[in-house]
Amino acid sequence: MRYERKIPIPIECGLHLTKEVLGGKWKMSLINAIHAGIKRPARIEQAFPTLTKRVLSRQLKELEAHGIISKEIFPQLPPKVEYSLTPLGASLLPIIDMMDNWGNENRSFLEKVIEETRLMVEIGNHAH
Amino acid sequence: MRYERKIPIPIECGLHLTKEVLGGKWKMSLINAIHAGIKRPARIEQAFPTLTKRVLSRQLKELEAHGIISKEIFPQLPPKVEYSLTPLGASLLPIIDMMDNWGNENRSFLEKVIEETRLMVEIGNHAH
DNA sequence: CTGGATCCATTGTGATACTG
DNA sequence: CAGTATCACAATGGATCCAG
Repeated sequence: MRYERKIPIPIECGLHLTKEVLGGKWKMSLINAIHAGIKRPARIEQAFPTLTKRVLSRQLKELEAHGIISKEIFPQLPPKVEYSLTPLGASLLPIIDMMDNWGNENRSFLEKVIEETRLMVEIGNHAH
Repeated sequence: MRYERKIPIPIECGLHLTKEVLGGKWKMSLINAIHAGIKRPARIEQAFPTLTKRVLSRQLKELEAHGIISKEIFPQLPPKVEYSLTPLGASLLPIIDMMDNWGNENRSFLEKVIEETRLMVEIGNHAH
């Protein structure tokens, strides 16, 4: 990711610690997928067609380094790898579920306002 | 923020809708602060010394556009503004609480692995 | 099949000066 | 006091090629 971070994370707050772990674009989806039994990189790629290999690799690597998932390497040719949730990773599932539910419960409203926000912000600036 | 987004959000999933709303660096902290009664921009600035005015303005504006907070303008000089949570915004509080708690419960471990991850990722690349 | 290397595009944030 | 304009840059993601 980076050799040395220039902008520090405000870790005084638990929120920012959790955000550092779950913040990547696909990390929560990856945790869900692994929990659902989609444990091998090739299968995860199939499950998320717009997720590229590079990003997948990096986010898995970070999740592993953060102690959220563990990696089992089968010494075969071709290589085989399986990821699993650690207990710490599993303890995130309730949070992820709540977020997924909240988004789904408010889907129609959110899709509308998110779309409107695109058109709003920084356009007013052009009409100065 | 931007005129037109080039990289689409995968909104098929509720997770990404929620992430779009809560994803900004300070948004969850802002929701907490407003809920705790810190409702005016100047006071929020005091509460978060490393949060700059520009970012504060933008994230408040987006939260408002997303229907999470509402803005009351008192026609005075100097101007006075107060933000409040909408019911939709208040419905996010349990999620934010869970994330805050999870981070605090695992603080010592997380601080360690987050720090280690900095040093690990992309350094192995230099030693190729 | 897994995953690193390289290069580039996009998005998000920090700093400052300024206006009403 | 609240908020925008402008600039610069950090952080993250995407595309492609390559190696074991």
